Amino acid sequence: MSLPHAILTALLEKPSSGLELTRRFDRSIGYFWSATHQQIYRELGRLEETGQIRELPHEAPARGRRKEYEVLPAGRAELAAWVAEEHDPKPVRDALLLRLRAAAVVGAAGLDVELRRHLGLHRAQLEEYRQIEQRDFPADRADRENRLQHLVLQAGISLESFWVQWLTEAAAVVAADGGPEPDPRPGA
Amino acid sequence: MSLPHAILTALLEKPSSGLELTRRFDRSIGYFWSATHQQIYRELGRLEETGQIRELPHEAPARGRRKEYEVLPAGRAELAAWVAEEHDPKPVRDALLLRLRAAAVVGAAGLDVELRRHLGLHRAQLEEYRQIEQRDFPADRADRENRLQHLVLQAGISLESFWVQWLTEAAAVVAADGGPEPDPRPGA
DNA sequence: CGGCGCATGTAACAAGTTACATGATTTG
DNA sequence: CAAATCATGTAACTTGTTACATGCGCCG
Repeated sequence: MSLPHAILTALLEKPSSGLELTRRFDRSIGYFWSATHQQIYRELGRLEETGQIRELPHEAPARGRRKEYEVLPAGRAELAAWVAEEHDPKPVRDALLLRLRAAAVVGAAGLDVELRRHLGLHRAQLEEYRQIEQRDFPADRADRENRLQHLVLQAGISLESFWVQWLTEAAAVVAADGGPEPDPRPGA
Repeated sequence: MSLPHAILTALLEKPSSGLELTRRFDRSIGYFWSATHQQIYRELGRLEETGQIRELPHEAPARGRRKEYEVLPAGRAELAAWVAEEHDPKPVRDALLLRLRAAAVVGAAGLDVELRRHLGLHRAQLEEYRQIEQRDFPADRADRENRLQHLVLQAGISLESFWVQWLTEAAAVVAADGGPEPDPRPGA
């Protein structure tokens, strides 16, 4: 269960309101741990209840309805402990791979379009990551926080590169024989 | 929602009982779509209710409590339709990447052990995939079903290779400075 | 015939998703 | 002040997880 820890990390990087967190979970943190605003508000409630975060008194107190949160020592301790815990990697669960396996049985009709569409999406994501890399990790100011964050970004880049490469290959294979599939029950 | 389609695919490859399916979801299909026996029985019930599969009359009818299922035409049609549908790839959600990002804030104490442990797990998985490849895709008997299944396995191999490579790099970086982390609240 | 393992399930819960609700603030 | 939008939140549902329950057959 990682959502609370994702939120703690985000709040340590910068104290935020629920909506600001939601926005950051659409980029940045969200690139490897996505969450909707409903999840975030629910979890903020729990984290406050259990004394891991607290609401900040407002800097501009007059106009008041945004609630900014900051991490308390208990929250930081919990996060540090979680970083060192044993957690087995979750088994891969990818619908596209499943669809390819299904296509081996019922035919790949229509799948080539999807493969090319996914190829486009992954190309775009890869391009975005590369721009972030150029912007945020330019030469080698390699302080330790920076090096770790760069590692994470590099994982994203490698993963997207893999998909681009694999989808290119897969699209070629499916195009070669995808159209006329052998349906053993043609009338069904 | 892909579990029913995973089950339909498995049953088309070979009619099976709930327990047999469970076993196949621990290898084979399970390499990219895992499921527990509770999920499987629940879903088998639904698929039977909606007329996509049916129970087979037993071949060895005397000793009778295993229920074997086969796919009906409606199920095959549903699966073929699903293969061609548009489904956006699910955003990456990886706890280890999140932990690295957290480590950038609270320190990487203890994380090096985890990185090396994961490295071992991924090395083992990669080795297993390579053996399957040698066993099931030897020279080039490239009928169409075979080529698609090989593509899926190659995806698995590439993904595990990526992790092995990335974890090696990550372990090196974390080992270089992981020990003495800068905790801004040392007493917490 | 008593215990072990097989096979199928139920129940309770946790996490994630989708749709909707409410109040406050700005803007025309 | 009406409408749009911002910000927070509820409710209902689906999917996935964990723990337990039941009946059967085999084996010592």
